[in-house]
Amino acid sequence: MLFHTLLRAFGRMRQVMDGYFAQYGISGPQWAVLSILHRAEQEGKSSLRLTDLGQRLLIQPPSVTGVIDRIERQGLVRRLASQTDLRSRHVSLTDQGRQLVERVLPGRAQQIRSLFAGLSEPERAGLTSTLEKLESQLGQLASDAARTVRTKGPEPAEE
Amino acid sequence: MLFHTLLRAFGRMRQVMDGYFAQYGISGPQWAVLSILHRAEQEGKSSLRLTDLGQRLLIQPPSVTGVIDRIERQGLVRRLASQTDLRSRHVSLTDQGRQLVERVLPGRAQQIRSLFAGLSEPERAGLTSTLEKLESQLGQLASDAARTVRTKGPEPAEE
DNA sequence: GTAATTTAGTTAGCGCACAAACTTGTTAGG
DNA sequence: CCTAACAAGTTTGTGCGCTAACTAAATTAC
Repeated sequence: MLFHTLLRAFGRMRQVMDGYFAQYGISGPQWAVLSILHRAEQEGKSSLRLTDLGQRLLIQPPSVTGVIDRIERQGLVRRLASQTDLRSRHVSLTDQGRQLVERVLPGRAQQIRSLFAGLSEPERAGLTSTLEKLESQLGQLASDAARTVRTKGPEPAEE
Repeated sequence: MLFHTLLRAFGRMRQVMDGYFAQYGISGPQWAVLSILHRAEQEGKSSLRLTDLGQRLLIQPPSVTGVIDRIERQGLVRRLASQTDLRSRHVSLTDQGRQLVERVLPGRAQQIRSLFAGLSEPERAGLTSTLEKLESQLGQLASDAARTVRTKGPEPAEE
């Protein structure tokens, strides 16, 4: 049962990673935001719009609002007004947030390595390439499914 | 980025499958309960305890309570008292629930096939075996992590 | 230049996961 | 026995995802 196996493996991985982030008082989704802001900083952008953040996280606007609310309350992040667009708000790391990211990062890499420690190098490579292929095809399928909420037996992916 | 790729692929899959179940007015987790009860029936058990259900679903007791509450309200499932243990409650499919399962099942198989339609047979086989290996190792790692909420650089999985 | 549309973000309300604390019933130990 | 420990479920409160509906600002259309 491929689908079921993937479901279980994924659940386990999240469990392990969430446990790691919890040591620093943050959740997985909160980490995702912090790390994206950190990477943006290194690319020269000191802040991002909420919308851009949502696109990178693959989540909808209301979910972004919620996550940002919580890490802002913790003082890890700050909302700033945009000069050019009064609707828009930018988010940037506070000093405290930046320091947290830098404390979390090295151990996180370790943790991810340990997740896949049981696999050989060729296995890891095969998994990566297969998953990438899978994901690109699921992209269309997902957007199809979002619209088609009636048909019973669709046969979209042919190749 | 293996971890990230897996995360994205999984998110897409859930999106597609949830869309399918939504056509029948139920969610993914609700389907999981119904299908487990259906399989149990075919193995001769007309009902399961909430605890057993939780173990098969890999979710905690309060989550089971919630999902059952909602599908019981929809009339798909029924809570029954146990003869042998007054604390325990059993859950079984109603006629309506059983009929729903039988309507959903065939299309679901189709849907799962279409998820993986972009992969060749050897790719599917490789993915399955790698994921199974991965999952078995993550089992211990997850239970370790649940206890170890202090150490920074664990090196558990060696082989 | 005003009206209609689109875009950015939030609010409201729901589903589903969790941990912690609780109730009630069962089992073990003295 | 009767108390202590354990087990089955539920309640409470939180996080995070969603859709639908909203406010306010920007853009486009006319």
